[in-house]
This record gives sequence, structure tokens and C-alpha cells, in this order.
Amino acid sequence: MLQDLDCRQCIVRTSTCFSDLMPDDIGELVEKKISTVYKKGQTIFYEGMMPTGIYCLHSGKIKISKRGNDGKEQIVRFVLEGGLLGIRSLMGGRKYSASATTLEESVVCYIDQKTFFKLTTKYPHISQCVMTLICALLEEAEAKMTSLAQKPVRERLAEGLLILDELFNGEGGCKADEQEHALSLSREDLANLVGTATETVIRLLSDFKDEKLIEIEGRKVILLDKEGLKKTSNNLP
Amino acid sequence: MLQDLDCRQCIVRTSTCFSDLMPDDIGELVEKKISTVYKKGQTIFYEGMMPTGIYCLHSGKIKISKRGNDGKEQIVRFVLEGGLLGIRSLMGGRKYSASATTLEESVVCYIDQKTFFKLTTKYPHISQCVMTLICALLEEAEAKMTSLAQKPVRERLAEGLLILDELFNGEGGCKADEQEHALSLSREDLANLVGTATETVIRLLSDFKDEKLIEIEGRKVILLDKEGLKKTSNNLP
DNA sequence: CAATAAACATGACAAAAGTCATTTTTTTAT
DNA sequence: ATAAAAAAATGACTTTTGTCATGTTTATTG
Repeated sequence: MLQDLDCRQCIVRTSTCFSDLMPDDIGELVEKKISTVYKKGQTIFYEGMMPTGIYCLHSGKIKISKRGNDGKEQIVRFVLEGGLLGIRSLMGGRKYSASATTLEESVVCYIDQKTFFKLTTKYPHISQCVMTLICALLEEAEAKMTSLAQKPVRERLAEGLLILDELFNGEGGCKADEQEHALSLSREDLANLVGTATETVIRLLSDFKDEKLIEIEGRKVILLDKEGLKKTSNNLP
Repeated sequence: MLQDLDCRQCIVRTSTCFSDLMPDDIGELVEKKISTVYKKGQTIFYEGMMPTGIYCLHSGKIKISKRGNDGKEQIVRFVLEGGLLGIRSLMGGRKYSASATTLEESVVCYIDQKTFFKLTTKYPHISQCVMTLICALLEEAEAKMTSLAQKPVRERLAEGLLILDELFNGEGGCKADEQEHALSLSREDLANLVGTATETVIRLLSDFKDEKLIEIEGRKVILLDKEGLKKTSNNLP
């Protein structure tokens, strides 16, 4: 557990709904928040639990995933540095419908619901901001539903790679020359994101490699030809 | 266009977020709302348009659907009597990401955004209620994503039939004896809901009939054995 | 630094689901 | 009521995708 994080400097404040707070309220956050370091692969909350507050991702990367009826994992979305976790469930007053697991070492701050709701009451723009956030998530979820329902795996995988690159490697994704950036999800995670079997992902990745769309270096996938991937994802233009 | 609908009596008020309004505000709604009768198959708004207000479904049934990249339709959800249409897009300040089309003759009331936002400002419980609504939609969307990604078509179709029955034939669905109630979506709509080809739906429905799970009367589908359908949907318990 | 486990890769095969062609039935409109 | 159109049904066939078995490489850890 970390005690010395100062919310004043935190990326969560600059990138999400907690901007424009008065000094006293930030002070309360600094006191009340509980910061924890999670190692890669640890779970912050589990599907089925009742939320008691929200989590802010100070640093790291997190996957949000559900389990289907046969216990198979489905990755629903990712949360990056500066993002919020578990607001949907808290605001909706319902159990977590998915679990949150770190993809790499991450620092997460917990804010109990009382403190959080005190803020939303005092600052209506927070609620407004959260609403906008959730609306965007719903729009994305519906797009993904359509993809899963209509596209063959090959197209979904190409689409998934592009989305991951955009997400993990910043706006515009990874530049062609700065290839240090690369996707390092396991094949299994990739399969659970795209909705297919691990073996199918592996086969398709090596197809993509043959077609010079990507480069494979161990577990890392480097996107070589994004235009080509876009075409094979069937997302025009 | 209808002029004589009185919002005081409207099911939209009793079933959604517009309860507890002061008489004057209801009066304004009665004046400002624009009511329109849509015939079966007509579209209320199209994907890509910018919302200018919200729609309330006074009576009828509506499908909300997107088009995939190949133009194929994907049904995203349904709205029934008393429901709201297009709030997600209006609140999120974004274009409609799906279209709304009637499944039967429907009466729809339009409320322009100015009037609507005046109400949300005056009555915070409306925003709160809309938030809860959208959170529920997101939870459903994520469940459906998982279904589409993981379940074979047969299971999804059984699940779909049960959901439709629950939705269209009231809580607990259609009783075994009152078989006047029945699903009357076209096979194509069913396919676009479940994410498969029309022929596959037809074949599976006739399998279900052979297995005495359903009865087929022309285009109508009557659920005979809901327990059995639940089993074949693989949703336990 | 071995030893063990985990992740990745590939082949062979089976099952699931889609496509296309054609026929039958139902609905709609004249 | 009847013609025309739309929806439903069925068959034959192909493609896609999943599963299982097995080998190989890469990480982890005592």
C-alpha cells in the first residue's frame, strides 16, 4: 500500500472527471483514497461482488472481462492510465458484472462511495462527465456486438489489433519507425477479446505475418501495414 | 400527427423517468410534444443523424438496429410501450449510432432537447434515472457481447426466444395456456438479433419444433417448453 | 542454471454455420 | 379474388472455425 501519492499531480485528475475540484476537496481525496500496487495478473474486483466505491488507475493497464456460461473469459474492454474502474456498477447500484485484472504492474486508488458521492453531489459536472463516459462505452459495446455477430474471425482480429494499437500506443497508434511499442497481450487474451479459440488466433497471426501485415517477435506483435490491416478488417475507409 | 394525447395519462410517465413532475411542467410537455403515428416498418431516426430531442414510445414496439460494414442489419435492442428512444445519443452529445424502426404500428412523441434539458435541470432525479437506465443497457450489451462471442447459434437462438418472450409477453413471459401471445418477429429479424443467417434460424426453429420445445404457426413461434429452451440456451439455472 | 511450467505453434480432423439454388407458403395489393 | 411479391422452408455443397493431439519455444522459479 502506498501512502505518498498526491492526487494533485495525478493523471486521473487531468484526464477524467475530477478536474476543477476545490483544494479542500482534493485534500480530502488525498487523505481518503487508498492506493495499492497490483502485480501483473492480479484481480482488483470480481464479477458478482457488490461495489463499495470506485477505483482510479494511477498507472498500468487493466482488462475488464466477464465469464460466459461455460466459464470462458470474454474481454469486454480495457482501462488505461488515468481511467476509472467500476463506476458503471456503482452508479447503476448493481453488482460488478465483470472483473478487473491487471495486464502489467499497476497502481490503483480506491475511493469509497461516500466520499465519491459527496463529490458528485457538490460538483454536478462530475455526474455529467461520467454520463458521457458511460454513453461512449455503450456505443462501443454496441459496435463490438455488431462486429462479433457479423464479421469472420479474420476481420475481427485485424480490427482488434488496430484498436489495441490505437489504445496502447497512443493516438494514431504506433509510428512505423518507433517499433519499440508493440502489443504484448497473450494469444489467449487476444482470443478472448476477439471471441475465438487461441489456436485460431495463432494461425491467423502467422497468416498476417506471411502477408507482411505484421511482424512477430516472440509474444510481441508489431503492426507493419496498418492500411492493409484496415482493409482486411473490412472497416472502410 | 396526433394533437389530443394527454401526457398526464401516458404510460411513459408511469414507467420511466418522468414521474413526479409539477402540473405546469406536464402542461408544457402536453403543448410541446409532437406525437406521430408510425406504420409498421417505418423508421423514426437513422444511424448517423444528429439527435435534436428524445422520443417517447406511447404505444407500439420498436427495434434499435445498426448496420455492419457490409450493410447487414444487427438488432441491438428493443423498446416497448413506455420506453424512451435516443436518450443515449442525446445525453452523450453524439450522432445516433443506430436506427429505430417500428415492428408494429406505434405512436411516438417527440420532445425537443431544449424542453427536455429544461426538465433535467429542474428535476435531477430525471438525470439520475436516465443514468441508471443507461447503466442497465451497458450491462445488457456486455452480456450480449459475451453470448455472441462464445455461444453457438443454437444456444443463442434459444436464449433469444426466451428473452423476446419475457420482453414482449410481460414478466414471466407467456403462460403456457394463454397461447394467443406469441412471438411474431420475422425469421430475418430473428437472425439479425441472434447474429446468424436467416436459413440457419429457420432450420434451428424446425429442430426446436421436432424437439417439442416450440410450436410454429405460420410466422408465429409459440414457446411450449421454456425449461427445455433454457437448457438448450445453456443458461443455468 | 537447471527443471518445470506456461505459452506458442502446427497438423489432422470434425463440427458448425454460411451460401446459393429452388420450391412452397403466406402476405399484400390491385 | 387473384396476381404479384415477400417470407419461409429445404437441399446440396463449401467454407469457416473449433477441438484434440503433439511438438517446440519461451518464461519462471527453486
